[in-house]
Amino acid sequence: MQIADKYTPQEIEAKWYDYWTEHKLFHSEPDEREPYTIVIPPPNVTGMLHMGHMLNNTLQDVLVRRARMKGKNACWVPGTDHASIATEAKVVAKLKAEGIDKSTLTREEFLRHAWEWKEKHGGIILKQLRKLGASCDWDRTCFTMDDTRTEGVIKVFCDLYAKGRIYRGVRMVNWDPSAQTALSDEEVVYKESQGKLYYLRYKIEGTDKNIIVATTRPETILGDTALCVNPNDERYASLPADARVIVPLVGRSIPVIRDTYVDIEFGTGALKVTPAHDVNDYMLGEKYGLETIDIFNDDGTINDKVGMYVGMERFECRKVIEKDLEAAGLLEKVEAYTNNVGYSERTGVAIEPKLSMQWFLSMKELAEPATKAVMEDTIRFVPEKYKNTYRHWMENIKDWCISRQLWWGQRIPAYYLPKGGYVVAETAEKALELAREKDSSLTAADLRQDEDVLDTWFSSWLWPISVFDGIRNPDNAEIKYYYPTNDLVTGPDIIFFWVARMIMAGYEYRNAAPFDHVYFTGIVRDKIGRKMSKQLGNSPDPLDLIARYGADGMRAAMLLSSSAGNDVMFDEALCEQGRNFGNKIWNAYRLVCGWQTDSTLAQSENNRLAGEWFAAVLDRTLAEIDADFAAYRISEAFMKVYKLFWDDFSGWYLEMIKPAYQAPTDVATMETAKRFFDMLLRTVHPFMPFVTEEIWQDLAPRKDGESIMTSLLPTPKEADGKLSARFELAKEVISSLRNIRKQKNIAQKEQLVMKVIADANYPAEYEPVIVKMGNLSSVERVAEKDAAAAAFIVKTTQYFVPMGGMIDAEAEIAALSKDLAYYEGFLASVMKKLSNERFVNSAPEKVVANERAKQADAEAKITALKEQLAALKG
RNA sequence: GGGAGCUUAGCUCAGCUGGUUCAGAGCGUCUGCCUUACAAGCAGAGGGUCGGGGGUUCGAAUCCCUCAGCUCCCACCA
Repeated sequence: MQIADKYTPQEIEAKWYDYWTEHKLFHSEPDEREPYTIVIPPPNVTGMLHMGHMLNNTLQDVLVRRARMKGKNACWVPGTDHASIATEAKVVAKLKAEGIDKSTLTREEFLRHAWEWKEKHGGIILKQLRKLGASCDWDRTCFTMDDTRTEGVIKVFCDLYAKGRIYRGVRMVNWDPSAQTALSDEEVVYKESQGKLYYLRYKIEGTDKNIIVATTRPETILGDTALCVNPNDERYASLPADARVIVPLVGRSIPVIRDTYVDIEFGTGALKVTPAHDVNDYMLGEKYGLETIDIFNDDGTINDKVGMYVGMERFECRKVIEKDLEAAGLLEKVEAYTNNVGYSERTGVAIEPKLSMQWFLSMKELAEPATKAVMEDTIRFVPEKYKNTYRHWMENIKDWCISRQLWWGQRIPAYYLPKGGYVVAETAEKALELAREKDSSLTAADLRQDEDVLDTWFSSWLWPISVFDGIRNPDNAEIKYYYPTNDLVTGPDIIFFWVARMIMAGYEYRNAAPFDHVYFTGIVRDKIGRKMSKQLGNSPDPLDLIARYGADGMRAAMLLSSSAGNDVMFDEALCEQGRNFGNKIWNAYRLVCGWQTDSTLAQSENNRLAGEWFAAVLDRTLAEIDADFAAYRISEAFMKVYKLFWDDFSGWYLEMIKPAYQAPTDVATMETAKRFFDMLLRTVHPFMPFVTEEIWQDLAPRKDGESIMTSLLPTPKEADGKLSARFELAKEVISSLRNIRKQKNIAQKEQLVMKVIADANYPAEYEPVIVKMGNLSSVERVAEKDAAAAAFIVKTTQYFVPMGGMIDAEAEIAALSKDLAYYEGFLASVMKKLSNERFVNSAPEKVVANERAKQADAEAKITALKEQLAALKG
């Protein structure tokens, strides 16, 4: 291969992705190896890729590729989520744009449109994921509403119903008037809103007096069925026990009830009670047997129950009622008021508390083993702080409203009998059998299936099981092999929606945790910390970034600043940095593969030392990277890889062994360099799969189908720490020489002479390296200081570079004096510690020994500095 | 209202059970270099009283208390 000057990711990435998929390298089948499994958090089937997906999937791919290269049978299952509300809303909007109103369609017609839309738009997101390099087993792609998953969901519903965990009942639920469905508590987001507090006059029946009531929702007076005051409120003590008031405008007479629920401090201490439209009022209604008047249609307009404002939209009605109250003299005053209003997570409209018949799943028993699993670290959360959040929610868990008044989703398998009552069964046939046990005259046509579908999360909570068909066939070989999965990578925003419920389902249906670890990512924000949003226009298109910087660059950007649980402050500069790293690897390879070898050449001592040193650095760093992964410090692991390649390998090792221009190198050095290169590429591969594959394929002859992604990661040996420490001294000498060149304006080309008073801290064994890297003509061992030389000290060793007359004695003296002052101060602080009896007695021996070593070093250094100063002063 | 977390260099963050010169990294900044792998680069430099105050300790960025600021989660008093 003729390798190009510049690294252009665009030219290589598609090629290798095709190569991997053509050779089925992502595909996994159960075998005798240890499995490593991740199930993808399924994105919405009609969604588009955003930066959050980039972060999430980069991390998953790093984990999967690394596990694969550790010799495990890695399986990353991809798929999509049918996202009932979001998708149905999109389809409704699309139909509307075409002039079709959903209400004119039958369920079957609508679903045909929806499936058409799904076929057209579904899966785009998975195609986009390929651009990122995601090594998903595409043969296993699942959809939460495909046949297998749907059968599983229905089976689970019937099972939980049979166990008495699922029940049906009228409850106050969160109603989304836009999607016209009930929502679970988790699907409601509360936001502070600027509203008004209206003070209304309720005339006390049979008197001229009024009770003033403060409310934020004056339109709900239509549904008022009582007025409530606190029995301890003296302002209302004189009211007769059977007092009644007249609802303003409506004219209805309602009782005044007394309950300590009412806060005396708030407003006027009087509360209007609307049991159909407020959770707390509902409870009061239950307690006092109040009438419930539901005043809204499902779409949030006023219904005809009261015969006023019929058909008017709820917020419009509020404005009109305000005016009418004012005109009728029933409005005492209006104040500005800030309160929390619940909005639908999906459609963004204000939630209407509404009384309706829904299906619920009782959660308490399910929660018990799931809570224990996390609290006892059977499932480990990374970072741990989410354990608290989790526990709190689990301990206060409420029943889950699982029915949705939608069509796009799994239809609830409950069948109603003509004369009341219902049966629950997996199929219509079975339902009929059950129904006939009650009434043998029934036929299939008599049964009417429940119109509602199940909450989307009722299918996703089974995901780690259902993707392996473990619900329908709980004893199949795949579920037994792949389950429990290993890692789950997801955002903390769906800890209740999804993570907690998967854990519950795991224990209920496999009697085991669905995964060992949950790695929580943060939110991707822009560089000034704002959430990415369409309105702000601060959300870059990930595909555009990939096109410009390459998938490897994009992945690096995600990895550079993303420790677990922390938000990512995304800056395009990070992509650039990632791409530059790719370019660095590319050019390092260009350098090495441009060298000629001469088989008659013996390996120089310099090159041998360089190899010995780098091998030690490599071993040490690989061990550190392993430790980082064990603790899920993925960002740090990547940073170590980055520095290993850029600084240690390219900056030091390659510079050390680089032959003179157009001169050949020896065979042993070349082989060592290539061996290091191979190891480095494999280490980098999980992070940056494309550029590493491209180079690895060129590094040595490869068979068709062979790939770096199925090679094994290098395993670190015990690193030689002493060797590294000695080499650090040599590096410092080299840095000091460079510094002298810089200060004295001496070009790198110009050779220097170095003199050294060689003591024990002189890294004599690395002299060949110092000579080469410092571009020295010679090193002279001397006993005397050279006053006419630029001098420096490393540890305790004194070095001199003769400069002729170019020495600025004043400046040198000033610099040395500054150093001397620092070390004298340092020594003083060490001595203070050592002369403190309590320190010497109570500190561990190791620490004391260390202080003594510091003392010796500082003293030696001070001596050396004083000698140099004396020499300069002549 | 309840709970959790955060505050370290200009920016983004490490700093694991208090003790190696522990005050770090990357990026950015500044200076000098188009040195035949890479200017998407090389070499060098500057930059922080670890949010404020108090305490424990021989010793505190690290443990405790307190104040301030920020973030998130839960609850939902109309």
